[in-house]
Amino acid sequence: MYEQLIKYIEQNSAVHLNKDEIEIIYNNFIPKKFRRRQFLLQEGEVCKYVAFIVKGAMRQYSIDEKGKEHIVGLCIENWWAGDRESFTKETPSGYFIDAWENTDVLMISKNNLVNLAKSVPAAAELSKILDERQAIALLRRVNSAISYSADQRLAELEKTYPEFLPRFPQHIIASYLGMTKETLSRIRSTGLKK
Amino acid sequence: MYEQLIKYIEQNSAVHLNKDEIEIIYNNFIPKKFRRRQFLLQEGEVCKYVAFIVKGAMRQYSIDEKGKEHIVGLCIENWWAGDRESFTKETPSGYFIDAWENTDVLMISKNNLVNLAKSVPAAAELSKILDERQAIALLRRVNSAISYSADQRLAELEKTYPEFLPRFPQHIIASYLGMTKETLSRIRSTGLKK
DNA sequence: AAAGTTTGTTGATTTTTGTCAATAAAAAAA
DNA sequence: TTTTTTTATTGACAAAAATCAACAAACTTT
Repeated sequence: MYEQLIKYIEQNSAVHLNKDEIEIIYNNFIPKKFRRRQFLLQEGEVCKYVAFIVKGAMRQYSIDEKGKEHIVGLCIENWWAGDRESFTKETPSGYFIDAWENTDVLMISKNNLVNLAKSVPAAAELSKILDERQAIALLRRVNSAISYSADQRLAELEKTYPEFLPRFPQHIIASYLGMTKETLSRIRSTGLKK
Repeated sequence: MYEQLIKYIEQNSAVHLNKDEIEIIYNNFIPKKFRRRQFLLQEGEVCKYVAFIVKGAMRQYSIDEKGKEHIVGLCIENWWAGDRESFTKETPSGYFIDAWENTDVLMISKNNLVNLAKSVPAAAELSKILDERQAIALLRRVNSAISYSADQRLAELEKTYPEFLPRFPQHIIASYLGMTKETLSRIRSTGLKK
């Protein structure tokens, strides 16, 4: 499990880790298995951990007054799951995060992450890079959501994250794209317009 | 001009700046005035500077194949303008950024920002905090865009950034919310539904 | 002041998307 | 295996929002 995380950190921070640093990483991350539908986080809780997904798939969603789920994020291998806002501010989250497939993760608490960032420069670097990337990806998604029609949003997803499509059922993908499963189904059968 | 930036950095990083640090900040930021409609960035260019807005208002938008503008971001005093993706990766931007009002800014280049982060810890800290905040704000906006109806999105904006509403005309606000100016006008006159 | 531009509203109509319902195939559980 | 649950499709209809168009008020600019 850990080798995958080490490799991920080295590749994404472009820094080589020495033995001591690897040791520190081993000591700060907790391995955990989530069964399908098991929660990493529920609405109202403070997000205590961010989780590196070694294997599997998770989803982050809100539930509205009518009980409808709205998928705000999907993640699979080599992504991070967690509610950044709740984790950072230590405030109750507005989101649920659960395992869509049986999922193996390596989790780290806020305190441990702060310590890690102090003792392993690559980790601090990585944290910064991830924040940047997330901000970039989210701005693109906002642009897509406010500018494009349903079929254009699907086309964008197929281009940006094709790996999501076979991993999640259509009603999840539809929600992620901000449309109903029926609309997604119709778009797919019609074939994409320009 | 600079005092406002100094104050901003101290307040947002919760660190007091000494004279040397203040001196460094003076030396790394370039003051500039943008007249209404003048561009900070145009599509296809690499974003060379991020700009701290001392006074005024700017907007960031994309233009689609039909020539329609889609506002992805608005900013006023004590906000930062710039295309994070283009600035970070040094790739051509897909966005325009221009001044909506005559605007005074303090700009910093990527090299200078890297230097500044090295010599002024508060600046590095601030940069991290801003990335975090942006990621948080954008996730909320994605959630809003995919989950809520037009009137709910307006209600959310009125709650989150009420200062935007008197600063920009309705067609700009409408675009920011992902709806047409006509729809926004009707929502406003009807009064908000639950 | 006159002319032009920008902004905001309203109405009529069309398009897009959502809702509700029925159904069937596929997958998971018993 | 049979039964139940999940997933996907399709049709009829309703609702939301976009489009097109006309118009007027509020500005700039000349």
